[in-house]
Amino acid sequence: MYRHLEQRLSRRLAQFLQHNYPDADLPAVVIEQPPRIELGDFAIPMFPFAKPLRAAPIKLAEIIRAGMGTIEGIAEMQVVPPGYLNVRMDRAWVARALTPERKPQQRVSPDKILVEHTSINPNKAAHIGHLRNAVLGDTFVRLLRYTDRQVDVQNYIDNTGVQVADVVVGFTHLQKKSFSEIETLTRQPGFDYYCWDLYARVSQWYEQDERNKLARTATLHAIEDAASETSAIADLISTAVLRRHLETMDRLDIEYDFLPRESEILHLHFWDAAFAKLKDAGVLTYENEGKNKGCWVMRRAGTGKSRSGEPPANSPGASACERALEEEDQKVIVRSNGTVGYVGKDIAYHMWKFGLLGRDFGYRKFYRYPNRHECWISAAEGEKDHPHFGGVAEIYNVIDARQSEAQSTVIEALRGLGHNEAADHYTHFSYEMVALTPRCAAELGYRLSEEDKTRPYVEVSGRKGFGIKADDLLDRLIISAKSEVDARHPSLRDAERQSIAAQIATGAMRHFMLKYTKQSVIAFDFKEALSFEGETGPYAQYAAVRATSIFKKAGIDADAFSAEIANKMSPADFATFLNGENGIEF
RNA sequence: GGGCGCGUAGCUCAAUUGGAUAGAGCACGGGAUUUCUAAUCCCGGGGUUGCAGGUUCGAUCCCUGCCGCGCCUACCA
Repeated sequence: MYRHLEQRLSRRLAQFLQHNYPDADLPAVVIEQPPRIELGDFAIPMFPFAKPLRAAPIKLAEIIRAGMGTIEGIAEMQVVPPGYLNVRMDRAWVARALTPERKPQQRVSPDKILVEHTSINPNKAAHIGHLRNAVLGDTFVRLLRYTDRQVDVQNYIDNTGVQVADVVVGFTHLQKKSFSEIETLTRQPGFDYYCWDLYARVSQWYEQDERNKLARTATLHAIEDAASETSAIADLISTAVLRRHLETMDRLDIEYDFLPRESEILHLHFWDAAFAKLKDAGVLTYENEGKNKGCWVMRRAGTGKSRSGEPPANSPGASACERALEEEDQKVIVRSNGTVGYVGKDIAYHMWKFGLLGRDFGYRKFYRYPNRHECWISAAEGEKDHPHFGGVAEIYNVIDARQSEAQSTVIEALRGLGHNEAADHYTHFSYEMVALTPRCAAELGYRLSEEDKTRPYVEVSGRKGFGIKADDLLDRLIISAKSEVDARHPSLRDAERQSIAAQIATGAMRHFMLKYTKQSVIAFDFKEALSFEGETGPYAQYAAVRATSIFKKAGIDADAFSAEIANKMSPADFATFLNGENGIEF
């Protein structure tokens, strides 16, 4: 409604100016919101018109105010120095217009939006960095759904990469465990924590002796063969950890619709289909010599334009120096041994997202939330009846800023294939990482170098097992919330106090992750995160609960109260009430 | 070296994308409240927006050049 009025105002003013100054070349009308509500609901700065109309801004405002006449929905206009025309809307008119039968139909795009977030490597427990991703993604999804958009939430699972391979190495090489022993372990609580520690130990083991890394390479290869036992172990581990991730995120009310896995991208030959198209379109070129000899490469994203106009570096006159520069600009997509890197798989995956690949996943039910919502997973052979994912017009990838280059490479590839429409609707929802303050790292018992101690923050590292696990943080928040609830409400049953504490904790967590702009690094500190006063989630919850309490104390049910107002009062009376002029009391 | 981002009160962060007196929370100072069901309320001090130029009616925001910090820049995923 506000926007509706704003547009009407803008149109009328443009007409007025056009009519009175037909010869002037005028900029578009800009409407702003005044800094304080007392100044009005809309503010129109006159400054842009001052020069072309050769009049002082304030004078101009007066001319317009006198000449405009009345506009439906606008109560009054006011000239304010140094050159604003401030406009107050007619609140009674707005309130009448807001009654359900008159609410202007909002046009909502029927196109489905695909949001990808979380996407944690399924080889260890989730940490605070993953929480930021999931909370940002989930909140964005909620906002989209609030505006009636159709959204599919996807959580991409890289279950065939080195990170999973490393944990497999831990079980098979360091611990010499059999398939069935590992299977027993996956059923124990805290399997993701177990893997967290094991992963850190494997990383150390690699550092002890370079030759130990041979185990990684062998394991990585074995995983790609779907029939091997190693592959079965990898699947066992990654699936168990994945379930833990879903449980952790469910504590924050974060759910997913579909979990596409890299193993299916591999086994259903998504890459082969993409590779053929990329070669045909000339997006990928084969290198016959130089550093990248034998590889299929792509020009690095974002560097192409600045080089156009120069002769190609491999032309006869090109110097060795230019040649080297050209190689720097190349991104290897297919290695000389014929295997494809992760960017290649990502290109194929994104072609699927936009329905441009000509292939589809199989789908299986995987996880059922307590509210009966079903989360699906990719499968080589799927169930017969399944919902349809992919083939959307618009996507958002919630991925941290470190991946921005890879993301633009994928967008570049889509453009190269001629899918400009898709590339334009591909948004990298980029955000910065969560790091730890040196003090926080010390609290956790990590030894910091003298250099690290002077830094504003230190980056977490899964390889070193250095970081704060998501569940640990949530547990700590619940404990401190619980002790407050215990002290304040001793008469409540313990289960109820526990449930209240959990709600306060998740609110605190979600608010903490959202209170920063996404492009600033969060330097995590327990003191800040566990604080429940000031600008925090618990404070916002407190305010809402207090308002409800006041209703309760007065013997009025808040929901019934608002329903009653809607029933008993005519829209006109309600409008008068909102205006607050007659001091109606209830 | 190149690319992306950041630099604002003592600390942690905002600022509707170029608008009116740069705002919050913590901390600090002062006052109120003595508690019947979610964690009290009010007031105050505190700023050369990293530095130097430029663009214009107007710059925390755009441009140029510096300074400082972080991330990315693998035939790893």
